[in-house]
Amino acid sequence: MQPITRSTTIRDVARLAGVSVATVSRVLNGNHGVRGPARQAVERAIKTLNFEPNQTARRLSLGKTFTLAAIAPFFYRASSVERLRGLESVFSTSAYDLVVYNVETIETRDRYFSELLRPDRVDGVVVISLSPDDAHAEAFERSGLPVVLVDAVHPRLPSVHEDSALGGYLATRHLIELGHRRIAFICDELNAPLSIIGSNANINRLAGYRRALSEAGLPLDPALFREGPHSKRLARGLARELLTSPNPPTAIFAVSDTHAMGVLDAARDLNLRVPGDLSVVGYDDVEVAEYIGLTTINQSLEKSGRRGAELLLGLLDTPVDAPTGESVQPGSESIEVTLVVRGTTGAPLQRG
Amino acid sequence: MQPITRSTTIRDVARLAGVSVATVSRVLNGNHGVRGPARQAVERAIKTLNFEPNQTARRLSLGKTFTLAAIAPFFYRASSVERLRGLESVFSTSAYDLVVYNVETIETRDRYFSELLRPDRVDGVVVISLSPDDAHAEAFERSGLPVVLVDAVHPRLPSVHEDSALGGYLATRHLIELGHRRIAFICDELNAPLSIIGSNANINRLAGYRRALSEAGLPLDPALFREGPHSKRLARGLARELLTSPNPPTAIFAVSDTHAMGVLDAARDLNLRVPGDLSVVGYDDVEVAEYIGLTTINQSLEKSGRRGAELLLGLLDTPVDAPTGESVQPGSESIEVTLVVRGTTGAPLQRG
DNA sequence: CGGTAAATTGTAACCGGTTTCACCATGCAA
DNA sequence: TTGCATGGTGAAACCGGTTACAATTTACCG
Repeated sequence: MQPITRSTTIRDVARLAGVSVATVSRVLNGNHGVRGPARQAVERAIKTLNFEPNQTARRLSLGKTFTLAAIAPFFYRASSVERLRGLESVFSTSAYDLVVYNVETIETRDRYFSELLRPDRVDGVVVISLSPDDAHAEAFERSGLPVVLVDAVHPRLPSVHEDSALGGYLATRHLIELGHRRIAFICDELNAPLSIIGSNANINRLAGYRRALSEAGLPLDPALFREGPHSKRLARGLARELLTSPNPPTAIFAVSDTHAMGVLDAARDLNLRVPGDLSVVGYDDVEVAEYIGLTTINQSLEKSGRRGAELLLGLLDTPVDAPTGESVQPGSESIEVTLVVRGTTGAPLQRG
Repeated sequence: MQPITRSTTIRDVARLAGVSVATVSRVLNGNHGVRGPARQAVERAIKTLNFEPNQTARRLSLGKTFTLAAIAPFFYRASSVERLRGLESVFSTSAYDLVVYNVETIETRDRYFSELLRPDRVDGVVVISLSPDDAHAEAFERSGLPVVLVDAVHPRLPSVHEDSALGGYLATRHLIELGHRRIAFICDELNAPLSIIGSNANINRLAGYRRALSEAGLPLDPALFREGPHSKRLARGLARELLTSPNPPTAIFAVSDTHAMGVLDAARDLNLRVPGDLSVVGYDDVEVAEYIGLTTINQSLEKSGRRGAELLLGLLDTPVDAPTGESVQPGSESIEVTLVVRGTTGAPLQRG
């Protein structure tokens, strides 16, 4: 049984135009070595037959897939979607298709890292918010595929990442400048299995927090440090612990807006006024942050996606097999972060 | 100049196993017609060479792309992302890759609709929150590609959509049952150019609103109807108009949570207590809704994506060229909607 | 106008799988 | 033992493009 409609091929065009397939192919690919009459005949035939070259066949013969992969915890981290948006805006103007691979667990991450990284699957990969370990990085390099990390770093791979230490520093300094002296820090669990997923942003933000404190000559009080899963509800519990302790903080810097919302919940539970009794700073500047008036750190997530995409396209133009044998610089870059002051921060009230 | 690493092909495997490529291919595809010894030799060779068949070549010879497309206004409508999540969860367990095409304008929509709908590009398409017109629908059918609409409908195409009329009805009836008599309705601009993008959910929700009113014997007051762009800020203005009118509503049903947040802003501006002075119902149950305690309609967005994906996979198994000539039923289905009562609705205060 | 270089064009061999069809080796009945 | 059905196997033809290489034409020179 034959297919009802056989799609028109380059040979049909060649026949109609009275030339060889090679000539048609040359016209299709903008090759200059085709003279007027032949070129016109081919163009007319293409138009007549409404011919469009078969992508799959092109891919096979060119040995390229014209496909790029984005691997990310898209739904586990709201920020991934914003970054994806940046990727998409760049790739949609290129010849590449964007295939998304969502990672929810370490198993899926590892599966994608090993299954996808074959030149016959994709031409390049953007990894978002997932930190590859050394074994992964080596596998990436062996595959010969261009890989760009976004919101993650590895010494041997190009990346785009926000300067998390700076973000942590800016948030903390803001609170210090307002007059706060006891500033708590709430972050994701630093050693949880899930922290393998996710970049080491937490650690860097913590580093920024510490630097700001030490610059101001403030002590680092372990009693003001809490870690817990990326969840509003659990952050609420942590905040409650902090706020009901003997010597509570007057400000809390949360490592994400999600955490920060939990902190605000806790403050409401305890009838604390924000920012009078408690100042709160979040991180990410997700959409809700503006609505609830949360002071936070903006990382221009979309921009990071865009830059990552641009970096990858750059790598695609300059293939790995550099004739000199000198490997190209990984070329990491960082995206600026800015403090967005809204209504949840203010000077601490003087206590009795 | 030759490529540094030629990937291993099926012929390498055949040579090592001492069989023909046909036999290797049969083993790869689980064909039963290969006897013990040959089969084992092939399996050993595959393992030894760490062979993985080239996807592109398979695609070409099978005439399938193993790729599905999702076309949606991903970033213009937050709900698309939730639905995408549903799609992804289904497709990730299938043999298909998911390529995303983001639509921001009518031009990109039309471009994707015409460029993508070729059998050599994808094997199937899910269209999210974009209503195709008759010309599009016809083009879809001509392409022979399975297409499933999610959050959109067309008489000649299979679809998964929420019962928007029911949602509108439930929201309104809830308010009526609480004792409200003057219930306003705020929705997207019904005739704006952008309404071509987007499904006709607004109209159906309005229909549900009307039905609930008429069932309760309440009049439909045009003074209580407002339309404006999908924007919190503009909804705030519309709500202010309503609330400062001579005979203001005691409740407002907004067609999206975004609109509802604008309404809440307006209430705060006017020092109206919610729900004492004003009850508010939204629509969508986006993530923030829970945080701000908004009563709203939940449409299980993710589920609609999942069902759409399942529908598409079903269509892929039963090719279009049905031998009987009897075309398969479009098979639309609707997803249940539920009312989620939170803190923004209550009985109206008795007025002096 | 002959001769050579340069530009066009066509033939056929790729890319790496799948699959038809012919062939050969069995197994079983006559 | 022959005859035939059965089923495993391989050679080669696909799928629909690109491109190396050879053949042909054209351009330009003395």
